[in-house]
Formats: sequence, structure tokens, C-alpha cells
Amino acid sequence: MTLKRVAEDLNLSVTTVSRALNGYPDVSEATREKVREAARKVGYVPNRLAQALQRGTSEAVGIILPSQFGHFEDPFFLELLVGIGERLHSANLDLVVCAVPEGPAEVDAYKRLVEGRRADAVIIARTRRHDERIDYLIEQGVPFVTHGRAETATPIAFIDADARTAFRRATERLIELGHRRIALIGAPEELFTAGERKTGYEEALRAAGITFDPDLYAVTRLNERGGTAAAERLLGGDKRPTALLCANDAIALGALRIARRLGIAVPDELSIVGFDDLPMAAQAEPPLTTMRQDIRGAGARLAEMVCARLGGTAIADLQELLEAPLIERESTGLASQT
Amino acid sequence: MTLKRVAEDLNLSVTTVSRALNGYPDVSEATREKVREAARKVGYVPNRLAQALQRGTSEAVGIILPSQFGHFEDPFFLELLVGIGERLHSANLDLVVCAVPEGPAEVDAYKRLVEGRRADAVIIARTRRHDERIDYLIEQGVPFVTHGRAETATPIAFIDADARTAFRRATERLIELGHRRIALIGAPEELFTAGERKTGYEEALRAAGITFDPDLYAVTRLNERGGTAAAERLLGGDKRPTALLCANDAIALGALRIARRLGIAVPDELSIVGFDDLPMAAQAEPPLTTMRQDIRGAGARLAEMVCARLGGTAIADLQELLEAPLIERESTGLASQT
DNA sequence: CTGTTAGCGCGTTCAA
DNA sequence: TTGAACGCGCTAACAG
Repeated sequence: MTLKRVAEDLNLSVTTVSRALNGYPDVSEATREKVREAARKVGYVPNRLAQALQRGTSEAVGIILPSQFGHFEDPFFLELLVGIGERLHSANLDLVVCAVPEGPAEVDAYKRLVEGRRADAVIIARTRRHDERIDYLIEQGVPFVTHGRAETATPIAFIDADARTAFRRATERLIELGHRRIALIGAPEELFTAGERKTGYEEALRAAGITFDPDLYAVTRLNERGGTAAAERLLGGDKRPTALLCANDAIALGALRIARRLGIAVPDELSIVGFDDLPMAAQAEPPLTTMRQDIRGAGARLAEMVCARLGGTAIADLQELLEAPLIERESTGLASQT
Repeated sequence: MTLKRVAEDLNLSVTTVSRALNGYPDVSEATREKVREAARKVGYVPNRLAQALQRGTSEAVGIILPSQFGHFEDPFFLELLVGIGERLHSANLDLVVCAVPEGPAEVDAYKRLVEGRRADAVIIARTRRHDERIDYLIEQGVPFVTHGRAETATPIAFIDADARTAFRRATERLIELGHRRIALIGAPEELFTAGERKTGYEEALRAAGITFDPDLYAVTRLNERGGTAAAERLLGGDKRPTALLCANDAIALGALRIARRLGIAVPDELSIVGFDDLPMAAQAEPPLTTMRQDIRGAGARLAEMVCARLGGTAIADLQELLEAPLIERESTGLASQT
């Protein structure tokens, strides 16, 4: 059903029908009612493509899902996606999702999205320190917001957890509990957040006069499998740590599993801390101490920010650093006396 | 950059440029090359909205993400989404995702997608026995494919795991291992697959002369939290089962956790079986016996089927029932002698 | 208050 | 082999 058909049925011009439906003031209440009624009855829904073409926008926001071949990604993305999607939906914007393998194909996907006018703006998640996706978007002048920061020449709109402070506080807390040999399972170093987490950890160590020990530092992908591999390495050696700080919950749960397999009691012999506070964290055995991040909320906020950006809000007003408070559960405790 | 601009630069008509770019035969090789070159140089990319409007299609497929408020969904969806997205991407189709709370809003979302001509076809996941979404799409004549079957008046295009056979075989195997008190944690009964799973389970029991005991049957949401709640109920009673068949891995992992908390040894005192074979299943402690489903592959296949459907392939040729083989790991064993 | 005209960017007749 | 003209469905400027 098109505008034209509705107009013909009513013996009116398309223009009038369009205006009546879009709440223009210059149309009589009588015809407006008539039009509304008729439109409702025949189930008229405007063609978004035509609207978009006319307005010169696509009324859609794009996002790329980095699919790691053969690997199960951590649940973080789904939560974020749901948060973004719900809010965008209520703002009457579409969400166009592309799934492409991580790597050069990603930038290409954004190109297709943007240059084909399929999206007015895009969202980027899991930012890298030097992020070609961001460079490209800045160069093209495409509005975008990111989940996570990046090192860029010009400022960008972002929302991010203050992982540095969170990791500093968590490390301080572990030190307070008597831990001295605190290991860090960090994220791949190309990710911006990896540096933040490590810096927070190092700051706390330094303040306590503990020197950073490279043997107590591992790097891995942000999923459970990564956690098991890294934990195996760190816990298998002879200078075993008494505490394990993990870049996210998925890793921490993997570490927990390895500890159990190796017969290391948590928290009696080993404290473990995660990040994200996924619902599973609370249900782990023992319940996981972690730093809380409201992922779905962040997604919703990201959607709002994208709308704001499209509405012309300045980038400087769209930068949010969120606290990630430490949630102490039962996977942490006093350092064992060894 | 538009077609018109390219044409002006070349002193040609838009028509010729369009034809040159779209591989029409009636254009001289010389001009074709010239046009291609120019288009490449200025980075011309066709406006998909305009293309779509002209063609009367949107070149996009829609899918609804049912977001359960406050609940963490199982990782199944992300895998499926990635599978769908990658394949659709390579077929040059967009994937439009809507996240809406489960319930009446879902059908509305499909309506908006379809009636607003935002999607040419849609994909439905986690089908219900009587599914209003499907009824609506059939009524509207919108092409769609589903992951999971449903009870419908007319046949539909679907891909589904043969959970009935899988659950029958798994139950048979447990019986073979000496189990008689086998409990089932099933999915919510409105889901089509719930009935399939229960039927397979019952068939095996009946064949072995074991009568179905309602006290050994629980129903819950398909996530970890559901698993812990149901397992607590089933394992807390006095007529404790020796084996637990779970509707999916998320539930099974929850059950595993409860067993550990209650001090019930797996598999010595209790066998546990899941469904899906998520990567985490293999890494559980003990590694989980489960039925394997290639989720990402199913996603890819769904995408192909949607393309086929749009291409006019008959529904009858687009119905696939996939085997879900039993993967025996260490969470199952001989029934304990009690 | 309402209708006519124009144009968003593209593909596709129909003539030349 | 090429171009002019038209229309997809819609909104907006400009009359009346």
C-alpha cells in the first residue's frame, strides 16, 4: 500500500495525505482525521527506503560483528547488541549488522556500509589502540561512536569503562589481603583497554613497592579458552602466584576451571578476579569476585549517543567514562601463607 | 558520489554509465573501460537505497533478537547470528537486526520490518509450537525461513536439529549404562523443540519398560540460571535421579554447578548430558557429554536458504533436519548402585 | 487549507 | 551503441 493509493481512494493529492500523516499544521482537522482513518484501515506503512532516499539519510546504524573463525566469542557482544538494538528500535532506527572475520575485511565492511549509504552512522566495539576502522571513519567524516577508547589525532565520541582505576583498586585490594605475587592475564596488547588494565595493575604494585614480574604476566584472547591456556602456564610454574587478575570474566572462569583441575583451592590457595560481572560470574563455583560493568546499559547509551551525534551534539559532550566497581564474592580471600 | 556526477565528468549520459557498470552487453568495450576506470578513481559506490527503491526490493534480511529483560541469554544466538551474518554478507545482502522484548512486541517488530519494506525476507529463531510470528508472515506472504519447526497449516522452510532422535539415543545410552531414574530438564513447553526432546526421551523410556515419572521432569528457561534452579529442585528431593538429561548445554552447566555444590560426584553419582556442544562444554569440569549441533553452520545454511527462497526455490526443497550426534565425554558413566 | 511541480539516485523502457 | 524520458515512493518548495 502506497501513499498514492491512499490518496486516490480519498480523492486527495499525495501531498495532502503525506502532510496529514506527518502532523503538518497546515491541514484541516477534518481531512487529517479522514486520512488517518483511511490509512489505518488499509494498513498503510510508509516505505522506509523511499523516505530515506528522499531525506538523504538511511535511518540506520551499522555495526560490525568481528567473528573469530572457529572460536566462541564471549557473551559480552550479545549483551551489547541487545542493549544497542532495543534503544535504536525505540528511536525508530534500524540496526544493520555485518559479520566479518577480524582483519582487513572489517574496514571493507564499514566502507560498504557507509559508502553504499546503508548506514548514517556506525558503532565500533572493542577498539584497538591504533584502529584503522576509526581512522577511516574520521577521514570520511562519518559519524560514529565507540565502545572503548583509542589513540586518535582528533577526539572521538566514546563510552568506556574506567578499567585503569578498576584494576588499580582491585590490585590494591588484593595487596590489602596480603597478596604479593599477583599475576595478570591481560588482553591482546593491540586493544586499547589492555594497556589501561595493565597500567592500573602496575600503578598499584608500584605504590606498594612491588616490582612487576614479567613471569606473572600473560596475554590472551578474551575468551574462556584463552583463560585456560594462560592459567595453565601461570599456575604450572614453580613461582606460583597467590592471586590472578583476569582481563574479563570469560578468562577468569577458564582460570577457575584450571585451578580446580590442578587441585588448587580457590580462594584458599589462589584468589581470582574477573571483569564484566556477567550473570554467570555470580553462579560460578565459588562465585567470582569481579568488576561490574553494565553491558546492556552501555549498549543503550551507545545507541543514544549515536542519535545525539546524528542530531549534531558535539563530540566533546559524548565522552563517558564509567566506573566499574569491585564486586567482592568468594573467589578472593586472604593470601595463603607460603 | 553519484552516477550523475560520474556521467558528467565523462560527458556521457547516466544511462550509459549505469549500463557500463552493470555489465550490459550493449555498450562498447572502450566506453565500458573508460567508465569503470573513472568510477573506480572517484570511488563511486551505488546508493543501495536508490537501487532498492528502483528494484522494489530492499536487499536485506531481517531477524529479531528476543531480549529477555534482565536475563543473560545463552551464547547460542551469537553463534547463529555470526553464521547468518557472514553468509549474507558474502551474498551482498544486509542483515537488519531488531532487539525487542519477547512477547507481542515481536510481531510488531516483524511488521515494521516487512511492511516498511525494510527487509525482503526474515529469519525466525527459536520457534514456538504455535507461533504468531509465523502465522503473520504466512498470512502476509512474506518469504521466511526458521531455525526450528512449528505446527503450521502450510509447510514452512526450516532447518532444525533432529532433537527427538538425539534425545531418544541419548536416553537409550543412559539406560544401557544402567540408569533407570533418568530426569529430564526440558525447555518451556511452548517451544516446538521442547516437545521433540521430551518425546524422544519418553520413547526410549517406554521401549525399556520404564514408566515416565513426572517428578523427574522439570521445565525451565534455556539458560544457566534455569539449569541451577531446576537441578536444585530435582536433586534436592529424596528420589534422586542417577542421570540428568538437559535441554541444552547452558542448563547442563548450571546443573553441573549445583551437583558440585551439593557434593554429588559427576559422573560417579550422577550422569549429566547437554545439547548444543558449545565450546565451553568440552572445557567443563568434567567435560560435558552432549549432543552436537553445528550452530554457526546452521546459521550459514539459514542464510543460504533465505537466498534460495528469494530466488524462488520451493519450500518443500528447503526443509532440513540435521542429526545431532551424541558426544560422550566424562560427565556420563555407569549408574551408581543404590 | 490544498494541489502542482520537482527531485532524491537509480534502472529501464523506447527512440534515435 | 547511446541518450531522453519515465517512474520507484516519498517530502518539500511554491503556488493558488
